[in-house]
Amino acid sequence: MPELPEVEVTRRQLEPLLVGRTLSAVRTTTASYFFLTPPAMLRRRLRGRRVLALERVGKYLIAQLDGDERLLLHLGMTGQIFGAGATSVRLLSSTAGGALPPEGQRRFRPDAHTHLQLRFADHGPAVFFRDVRKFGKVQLLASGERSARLDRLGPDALAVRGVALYAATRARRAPVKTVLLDQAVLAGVGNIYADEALYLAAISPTRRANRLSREECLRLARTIRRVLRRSIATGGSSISDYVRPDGSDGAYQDERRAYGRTGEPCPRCATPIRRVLIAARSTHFCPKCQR
DNA sequence: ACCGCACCCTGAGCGC
DNA sequence: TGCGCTCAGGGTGCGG
Repeated sequence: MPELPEVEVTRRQLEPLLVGRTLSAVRTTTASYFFLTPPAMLRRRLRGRRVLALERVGKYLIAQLDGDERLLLHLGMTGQIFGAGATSVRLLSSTAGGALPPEGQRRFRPDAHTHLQLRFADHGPAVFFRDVRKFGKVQLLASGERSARLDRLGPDALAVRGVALYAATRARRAPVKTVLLDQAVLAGVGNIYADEALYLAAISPTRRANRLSREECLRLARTIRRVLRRSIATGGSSISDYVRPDGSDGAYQDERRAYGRTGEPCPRCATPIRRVLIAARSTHFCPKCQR
């Protein structure tokens, strides 16, 4: 997915499309793994609700509704949230043979992967949530209802402090990459930005977390904040499915140093970037200048 | 408490 | 063309 930068870019673009508007008809697909709240209940309880604010915590979006309810959204791996009128080939299921519909017929039409359609009382643009793999999540929290998923999250990665990272890693013998992916340690870093931050901080992803020095943790925390901020500024990474709510691609994929660059020369020392598996996730790094 | 792994689901790309 | 395999920005739940 969508990691913190993509979720934050989504939040910023979605905010004016949601906040202040009142939901009318809500359509869903049928019950699945995707719906933490049963779809029939979602349809019933969302109708007439007004959106007061749109927030982000880690990789979660939280729409504050009137009546003190909250709608949790998570994009999973292939989630896309966008407004009616967005056009992008990423929003179309490729047909057998991969032929694209002709220009002019590429306007999005809700398909079998469009699990949530939000329509509004003002009859303005609808908002869609599409997710091919259904690893995304939707949940409606009643007034005062706690969410174990949110309660588990560590500090937001945009604000992570080096001293906190140092403290959190002391008892962790797992590779530092594994610990960066742990949302209880810091919320928002995923596979791309873990690799990118470790590359930029020149720390090997295979290092045992508890072997990092205090100075390395400070450097790593700074680098994490910097790479996330930079990605947000460029609109996030559009690598396979991610699109912004207006349908446009982000641009951070063009600035990647390590992720997905197996075999290409390291930008610092020209050694070929290596790919290994850590925590069953593909991990890209320079074996020479990351120590 | 921590660690690694299987699993949730669908589609694309590859070699044969 | 078709089949079988591997891979993919995530997270949970399990047993060791």
